[in-house]
Amino acid sequence: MRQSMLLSKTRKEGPKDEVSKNANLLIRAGFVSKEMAGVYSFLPLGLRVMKKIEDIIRDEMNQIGGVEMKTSVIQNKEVWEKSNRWDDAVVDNWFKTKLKNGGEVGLSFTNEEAYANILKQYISSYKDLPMYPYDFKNIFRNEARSKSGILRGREFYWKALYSFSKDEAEHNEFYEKSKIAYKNVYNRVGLGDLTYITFASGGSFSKFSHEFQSITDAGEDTIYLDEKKKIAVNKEVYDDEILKELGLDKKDLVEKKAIEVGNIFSLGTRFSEPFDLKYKNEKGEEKLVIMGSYGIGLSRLMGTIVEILSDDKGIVWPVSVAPFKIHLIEITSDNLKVRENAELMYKKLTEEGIEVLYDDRDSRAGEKFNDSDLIGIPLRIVVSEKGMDAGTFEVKERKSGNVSALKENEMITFVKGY
RNA sequence: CGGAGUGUAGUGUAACGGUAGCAUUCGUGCUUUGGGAGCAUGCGAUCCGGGUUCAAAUCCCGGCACUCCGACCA
Repeated sequence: MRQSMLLSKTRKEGPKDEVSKNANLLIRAGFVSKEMAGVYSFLPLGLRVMKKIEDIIRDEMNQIGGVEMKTSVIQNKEVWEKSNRWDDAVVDNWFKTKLKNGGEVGLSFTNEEAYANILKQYISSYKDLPMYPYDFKNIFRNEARSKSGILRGREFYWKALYSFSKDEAEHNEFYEKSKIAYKNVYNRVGLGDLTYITFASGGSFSKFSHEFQSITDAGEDTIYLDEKKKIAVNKEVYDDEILKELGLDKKDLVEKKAIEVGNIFSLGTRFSEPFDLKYKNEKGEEKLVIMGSYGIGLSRLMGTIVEILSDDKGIVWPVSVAPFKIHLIEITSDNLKVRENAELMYKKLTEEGIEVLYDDRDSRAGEKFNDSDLIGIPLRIVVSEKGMDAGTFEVKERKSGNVSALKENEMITFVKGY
């Protein structure tokens, strides 16, 4: 893509009403635009990152048997009354609105009811189970106070998968698989080293739920981490009895701030019961379906990546989620051959299937370099008169700052293998 | 939802109750061209509604919005 066609522009200064690093950098670099507190629009750059994250999660979910669908945003009040989650006294962050005929509807703030209600139509036999539907969608929560940029929005983008299993054993087997899939996701988006599975409160159907917590001072959660065992305990369930049960020693635990970038939950029959979600087993007996939920906030994950993987110059995207792999920069000069060469290289790299952001703007080198650092694309390639005279292209890695001068074929090979 | 604070060009900031200024961005022209260049010139703003006053960005009241702390949550 040509940078001149990118609708966003970089800014030297962040907006004064945005304190969080993630939103500050994302706004300055032109990835998102703030609509209001906790509500952000995703500009072309931001959307590209979001789609990369989405693709990684989709791949991991599909590998453990997930089937993608899309549940509606507008939700029927009656469905939520079944599980007693419509009343404002029970769930206080609904966005509710009215139909023309006076009927009340809500904007989905989670998906358990929607799935249980739909699956009721299609599950009747043990042959229909297990089933692992999921979707990516915008979720709405009327937060009393949204904060921390895109880490906690009133509207946010998430993936939610729900497992429908015949019994506890089948549920547990999938639950364990999901942990691995989740770990894979965090590895692939570049947060693997800092993201730990964390024991958290489990609700009425299991002792624990599991969160995935990325360590950073920007986090809102407090966890106690055993770095050797790679296990953490959320402050909310941190007591002597539980530590003993988990085989953890207080001496090995360090208090850390962290961002919850995902969670998995055993739901038991909490929702299958009110929805009368049952199946017939081999003997013709009716059994309640066992459910689990598995969530990842994609927008939060994106914000976490920015919080953790950035430096004083800007964002440092991992290749896996970067909006582009290469930032091709043409250094403007009177020598028209430089531009011709840059155009040619843009075409070649693009034809090789490499994602290139081509800075074709008529700006000075310094501005282009600063913008490039701010936007954070993994590799920067400079086409300049200097390089052309030497017959090389300058390749700079954003993460390390390492610079090398490579001949065209070397450069293309390097880039393809990067 | 409790507490505190703040609303001025696209962005960042100034202005004692008395001419809304500066920087940057943007437009134009010339110069410049490897880390946010220079000169000239131009466009662009007081959150909304009331009130006090000869006069309100400034004081008062109400609303709305935003930020921070707390409570709550992916």
